[in-house]
Amino acid sequence: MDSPTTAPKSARRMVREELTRRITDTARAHLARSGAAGLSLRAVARELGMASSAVYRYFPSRDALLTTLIVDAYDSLGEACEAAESRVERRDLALRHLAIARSARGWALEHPHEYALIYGTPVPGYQAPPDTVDPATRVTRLLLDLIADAEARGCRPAFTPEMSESTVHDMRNLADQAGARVSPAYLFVSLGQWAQLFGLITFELFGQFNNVVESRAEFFDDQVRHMARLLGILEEH
Amino acid sequence: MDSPTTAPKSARRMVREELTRRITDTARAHLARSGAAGLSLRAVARELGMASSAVYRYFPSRDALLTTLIVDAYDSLGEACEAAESRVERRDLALRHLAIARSARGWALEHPHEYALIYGTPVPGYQAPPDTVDPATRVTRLLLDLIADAEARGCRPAFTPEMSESTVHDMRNLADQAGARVSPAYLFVSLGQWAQLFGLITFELFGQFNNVVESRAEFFDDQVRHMARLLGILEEH
DNA sequence: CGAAAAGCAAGAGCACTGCTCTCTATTTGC
DNA sequence: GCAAATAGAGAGCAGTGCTCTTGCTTTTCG
Repeated sequence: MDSPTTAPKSARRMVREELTRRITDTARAHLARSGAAGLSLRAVARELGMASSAVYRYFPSRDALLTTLIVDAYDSLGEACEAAESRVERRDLALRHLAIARSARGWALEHPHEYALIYGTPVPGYQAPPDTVDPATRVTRLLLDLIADAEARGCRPAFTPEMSESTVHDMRNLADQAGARVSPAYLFVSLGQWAQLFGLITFELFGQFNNVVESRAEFFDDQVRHMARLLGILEEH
Repeated sequence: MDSPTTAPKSARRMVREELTRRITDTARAHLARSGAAGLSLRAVARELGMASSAVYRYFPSRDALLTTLIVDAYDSLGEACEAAESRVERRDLALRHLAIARSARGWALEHPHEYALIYGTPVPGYQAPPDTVDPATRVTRLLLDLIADAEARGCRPAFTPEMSESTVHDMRNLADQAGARVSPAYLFVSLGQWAQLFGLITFELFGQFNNVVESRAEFFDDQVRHMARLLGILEEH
């Protein structure tokens, strides 16, 4: 298929795309200021100097607007992590690991409301698929590639997990479907760490670490380093 | 101090408490059905057959109502975990660990909206303190006591973490403030696992495991067992 | 070229929300 | 018994998402 997004169709299409972009931009600004609950379609229409009903030519509902913001947030986070990871020496697994983790946390701290949008409570009656699923995997992809590289280099989890048969089956399926050469054990451990990573970020962002941890950045780095050791990627291979 | 909640004051107080309870009850029912975003003060007033303005005699704002629901949710979760943990042989550390984790997950699956209320996106401009902090620590308390018992029995983390000075300091502070005899290393590891535990539950509940893990319960149990091994509580001591 | 079709914007309007204010009835405590 | 505190109801304000109708402009095509 040819790409309809870059095709220079009529002038009308161009101003439509431009206006769509302006709507999402001001919506994102409102989101960053007041959060998802405070995002008002009328307010962004007002700021753009147009009637609220006109916005419905571009987004069929408020939730549709939110959905594009969700996709954008996933992309923004994924891009930040990819950029950070690409800047470090590819052979240094532990540094790549740390770069991904740090940039995920950094992005979350810089865009708390957008982070809440994608890792917080699902918005309405919950409808993710299907546009959101692809961008959502970007950071996961990064971690997956990392442990695939690690395994190819002979790294192994520092502590071999015991898994039920169904879990082994799930891990195999997942690796196949992602096209990654990763053993069930390694995948299992890194899945747990994936949850831990975003659990740490979520706890910090949503206030669960108040009166618990003071030096957040150091604590986070220490935890990530500990995870790297458990992944067996801290030593040379 | 004497307890003013049980004191048989005037008849008016009693009907007030009763009505307050009925409001929170129907509010909780609405919450369970439509989530926090769909909780309407007018709707619960309607269901109770009273004017919406009358509800404001009992709760100064919608957020105040939500706050009590948050406290209740923390208590409900804490109670469920405590009950489950108290039912197992106290010497069996791994089983206590599993009981806490499983009941936390079970409660979350049974009360998804209430779970989202306490571990999802913070409601408005975020205001937790101070009534919420105490019930929020109940399940944390359980885990803390568990590792304190473990350490007293000679258990040690299977993998000793390396920590920065500030983290060691934070861990010492936290142990002191909680009045628990736990080494910084042990506390550090269990804090990470705490984040992992609720990260796993949140991911499962919020759909991050769609197309990733099929047998959720088995996967969860396997992860929890792996955590127990890393805590060094799976073997006898 | 010019008419039909399609796209766009605005306004009015509906049903709903949280919340405030005023007014009246009831209960309480001195 | 009477003044004060309390509870409830209703109207009303400002805001929301969303729909429908009414004009206008641009594109499309015979």
